[in-house]
Amino acid sequence: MSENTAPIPDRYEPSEVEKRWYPVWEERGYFHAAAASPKKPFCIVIPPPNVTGALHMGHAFDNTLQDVLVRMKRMDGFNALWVPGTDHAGIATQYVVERHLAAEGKSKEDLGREAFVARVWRWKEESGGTIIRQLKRLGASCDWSRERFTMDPGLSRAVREVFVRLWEEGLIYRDDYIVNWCPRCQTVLADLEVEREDRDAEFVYIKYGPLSLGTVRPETKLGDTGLAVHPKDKRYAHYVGKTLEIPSVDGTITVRVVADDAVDPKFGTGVIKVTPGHDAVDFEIGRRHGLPIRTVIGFDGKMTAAAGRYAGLDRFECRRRIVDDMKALGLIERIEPYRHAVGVCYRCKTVVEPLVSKQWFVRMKPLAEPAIKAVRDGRIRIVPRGWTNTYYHWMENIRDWPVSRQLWWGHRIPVWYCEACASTHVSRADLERCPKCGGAVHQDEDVLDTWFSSGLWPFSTLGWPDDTPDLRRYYPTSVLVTGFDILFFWVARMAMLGLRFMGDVPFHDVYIHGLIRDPEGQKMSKSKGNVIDPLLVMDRYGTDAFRFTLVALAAQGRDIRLAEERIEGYRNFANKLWNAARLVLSNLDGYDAGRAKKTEAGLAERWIRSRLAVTIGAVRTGLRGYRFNEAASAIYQFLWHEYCDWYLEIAKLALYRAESPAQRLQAQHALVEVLETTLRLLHPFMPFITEEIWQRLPHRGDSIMVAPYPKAGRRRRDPDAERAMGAVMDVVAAVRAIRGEMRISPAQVLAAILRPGRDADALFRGHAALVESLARVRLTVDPRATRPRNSALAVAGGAELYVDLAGIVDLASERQRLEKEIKKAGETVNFLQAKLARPEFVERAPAEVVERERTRLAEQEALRAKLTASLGWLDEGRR
RNA sequence: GGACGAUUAGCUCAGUUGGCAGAGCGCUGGCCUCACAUGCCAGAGGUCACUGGUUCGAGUCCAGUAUCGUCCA
Repeated sequence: MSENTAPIPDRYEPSEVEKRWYPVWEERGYFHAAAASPKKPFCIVIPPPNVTGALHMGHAFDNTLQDVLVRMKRMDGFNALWVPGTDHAGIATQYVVERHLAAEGKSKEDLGREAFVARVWRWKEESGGTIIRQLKRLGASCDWSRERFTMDPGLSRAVREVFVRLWEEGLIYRDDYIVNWCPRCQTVLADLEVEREDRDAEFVYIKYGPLSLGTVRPETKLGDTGLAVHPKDKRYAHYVGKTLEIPSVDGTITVRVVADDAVDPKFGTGVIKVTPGHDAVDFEIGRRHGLPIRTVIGFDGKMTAAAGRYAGLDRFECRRRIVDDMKALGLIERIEPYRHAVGVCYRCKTVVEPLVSKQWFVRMKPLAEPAIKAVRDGRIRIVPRGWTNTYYHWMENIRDWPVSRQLWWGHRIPVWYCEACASTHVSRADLERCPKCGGAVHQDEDVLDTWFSSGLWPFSTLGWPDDTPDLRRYYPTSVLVTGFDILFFWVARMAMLGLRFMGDVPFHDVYIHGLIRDPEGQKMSKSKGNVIDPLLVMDRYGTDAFRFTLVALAAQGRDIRLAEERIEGYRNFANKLWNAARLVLSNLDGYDAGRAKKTEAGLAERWIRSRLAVTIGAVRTGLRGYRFNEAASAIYQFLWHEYCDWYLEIAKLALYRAESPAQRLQAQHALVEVLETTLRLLHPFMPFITEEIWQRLPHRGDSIMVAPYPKAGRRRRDPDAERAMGAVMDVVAAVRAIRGEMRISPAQVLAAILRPGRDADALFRGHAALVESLARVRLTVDPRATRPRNSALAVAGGAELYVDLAGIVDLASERQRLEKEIKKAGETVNFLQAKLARPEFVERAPAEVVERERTRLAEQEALRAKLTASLGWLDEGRR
């Protein structure tokens, strides 16, 4: 039955085991999903990591959660598909390769576009596979035969198809617009790609003709074409509509005064200068009032010819010079220190320059509406719920999406301009000549935003725009697992594009998890130097321990502070499991499952099976609701604190000192069956160690990966067994407590008398040996027993227990212990009496609640009486 | 300025319909008990941020306050 009969090492060695199993699973095709399978589909598409990237904590977390879901569903009889892949990460990848070139003293312009792109491809082929290998290391059960890359021919075709269709439907347009420009990356950035950073600046109050105003960007004064005041601001009403000639550092500038609601009359002097060419708000004001655009800063971040004698200066240098010059001319009133948020490039942190340029845009409103509705209708469920509001808010205030990027690496925009007739053509196929006049054409120089292609991911990876079996089988996908940081970048766009092009939602559920932070709650970042490398963690503690840590900490809607001690704790858990397995495996001689089934199970066996059923239910409930931590903790508690702490200790008795061969057989049966089931339950969380042990245990099937996931329905709860076993455990715990508090050595065997309550006589007589072994006592069960001299008293499991202390400890310590117990019972009695004394409670609370409290009160009163009597008895014994 | 979230044991955090406050780590005491010292047994430790309200009953629901955090402007 068991394949592996080699002796089992006494310490779990993760690296060796992990190395061994992953290739086996892969070679046997367990990761592969067949579209033709009749099973119900379950599909996840991976959030594609950056092809140039290396696995960081965020990836490890995100993918562990996905793997748990996929492995669980696969075992549970679903046709489970996890589609892997990477994206081409336009800016990031181009940036990396440019840096390599710079090291050789070259620029991308030296190579030219074609050679540069070829070089990026080469680099991608050489070092692009890193993260995929690392995902395998993590145990990810992706279907690698379906691995995709956003620049693959198929996915590129999808990109072009979408662009052309959006164009045909009037949802794509090209326009002059103010965009966020990164002078370093030489590309436009979407609003989302601009980060805010607080920086110190100077708020400069300048004389502005007859008026005065404050600004943090004096250099843009050269581009001013207007002044704006609030329409209700009486102070300046008489200026509105007038054109003023303002004396400035380089001659005069001409501005028109307009009234606009965007002005805050309480901020500064209540007057703002309007620079439509270099500020997003000013651009809007300019549009509303027809102000001209005057561009004084160029794409290189330097002042343009329009800046007169400042032309060619860097924009920040120009700011200093202009302030100096204005000071000299007496145009500066005062300068105040000012701290404000500046937009910087998310990639290189360069201060973004708002600039007007021609860009391609996707109209968002018509796409957003169906995507909002899909969430409102519940066709897309966002978990945890809290994120739906954020989603609505963003979607309802959505702005058009600038999709062109001034890069070379990416999907080139499929638009051709005719050099002869100046017509524009959007085309699925590359154009050589103008379809209108046959003249020469050239393609748009820009590429599309990377998110444009990853927005198609849930269907482009499955074969769209072709009508493939995969697409029919797996779309819509089941769930998307990702961090909230890309809710807008990615999730919202997939929802919009999926609904538009597939006519259906891209996924039914979106599970949004938190971020991994360092132990102080700081975001992990290379610049802070607080990153923990997941690969190192896996080396040190094992992949299973690492995965379990992530899952155990994955409480909904919360970030995770990851400290190494936690991982260590779960490594210990893995080791605990390993050693439990060693115990079981070394006691299987003579075991025969067939014969075991014919004998009747003992109380402990019924109990542990019942607890297993409860655990299975808890794990399934947890996973169904994406409460990963609850699922993980249910297994942890069961395996460690029930199976190991109690059942293994009980089973030893049956194994080593069985009263009958049947008893031994029963114990073996439960040991094996419960462990084997627990391993299957645990497999999605800890795939490697579970496989390794499972292979050594009696089992059915070739791999735990494809064995059935445990069902609670077939293993029912056994409340009688839980109650009876609970009583026995209480008695054992009571003896241990006496022993512990009185510092009696565990080696010392004590004499104890148990006086069972009604109906419990048979139970305790039947399991006296159990109590004797677990509590290390010699036990006499006698319903008519009276308390002997010099004994400690405990009330537990509905029984009274007298532990003989004669000659062992000073009775003073028993006295202390009793007083503590009496105090505790007394507090409970007082609390309950007060509660039951209030007529409102007795009258209005549900009868069962009142009854429960009455019973409790009676129990506690009885307990206190017994303890108090015992104390008196102790005093008497002294005299 | 707007929105959302957090505040529970020394630390990090669970706590799903309101009904006996939990875990892991740490701490204290005792144990090398034939699977495991990456372990076993026992124990200490809480005004559930604050103020009010709803309710027989509030960590949980409502309103407000304080502090911290995140996102958006």
